Amino acid sequence: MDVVFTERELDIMVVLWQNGSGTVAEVRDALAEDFAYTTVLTVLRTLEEKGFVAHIAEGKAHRYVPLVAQDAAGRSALSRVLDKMFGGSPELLLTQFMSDRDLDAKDLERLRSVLDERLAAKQEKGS
Amino acid sequence: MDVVFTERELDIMVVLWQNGSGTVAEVRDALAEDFAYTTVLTVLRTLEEKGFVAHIAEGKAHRYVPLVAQDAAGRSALSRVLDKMFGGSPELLLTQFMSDRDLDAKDLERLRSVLDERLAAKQEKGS
DNA sequence: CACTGTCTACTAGACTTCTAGTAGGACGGG
DNA sequence: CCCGTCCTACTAGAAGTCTAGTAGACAGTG
Repeated sequence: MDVVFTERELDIMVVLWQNGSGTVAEVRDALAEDFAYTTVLTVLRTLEEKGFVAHIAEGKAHRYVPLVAQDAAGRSALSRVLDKMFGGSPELLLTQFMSDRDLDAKDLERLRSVLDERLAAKQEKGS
Repeated sequence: MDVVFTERELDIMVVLWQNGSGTVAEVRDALAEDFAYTTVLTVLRTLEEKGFVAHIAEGKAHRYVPLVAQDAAGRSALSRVLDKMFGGSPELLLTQFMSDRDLDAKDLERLRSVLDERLAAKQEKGS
């Protein structure tokens, strides 16, 4: 499944993922930029139309909940970046990733332990 | 600098990055989907307008060259994915990254050596 | 009951993206 | 010198995105 959001849709999904759910007013408050109430509502409704969120009535308001998990969306986005920007090479991506943000030693070690764990699991299973 | 492409623009940038440059006809041939000549031309012209490519005359045709490097675009895209999809957590991204594509042991080891190198360089410099 | 505030539904306009048609310039072959 | 071919420039229309106004429902308060 391909999960693609427009810029604004993504802003709003981020809020929903962070808070688990949200009414229009809640989402609006959480957004960095200031939009009209109706703007936020419209974007939420297109997201619903696309099947990325659903709403349940809550008093007179609607509470919107994400139907696409953040990690699923992340997977999809990461895949696309890998293919298009890094020619499908994981090493290239990782190299870039590390040199980009100037991760400190602690971060790097944490990353390595994640990697080691993965590697151990892999070898246990016996390729 | 924020480098953002639309879907179609990105398709075309990928071709330019892969081949170094391209005329409209070359790009058109390299694209996976089939578009009218004029469609490809139009997208290239918007890319030029946005400052992402430039063209030089070549006979009667124009040769388009990318002004934005693939790794710069990758950096930008990766940054955005990290922030929005993984809440800015590199570990989360890496974990996802590895569990997603089912990288084999060899890939993992290569990734780890990249990481080790980075870590060594880091420690030498002394934090 | 009337007023006020909050909320959704409907509507709309500006802008962008995507696709492509048509016109016209340049060039090589006859 | 004319014709076909290849190419760009100009134009355009459909669809999608982004923003927001207006109307109307509803609920609480005096």
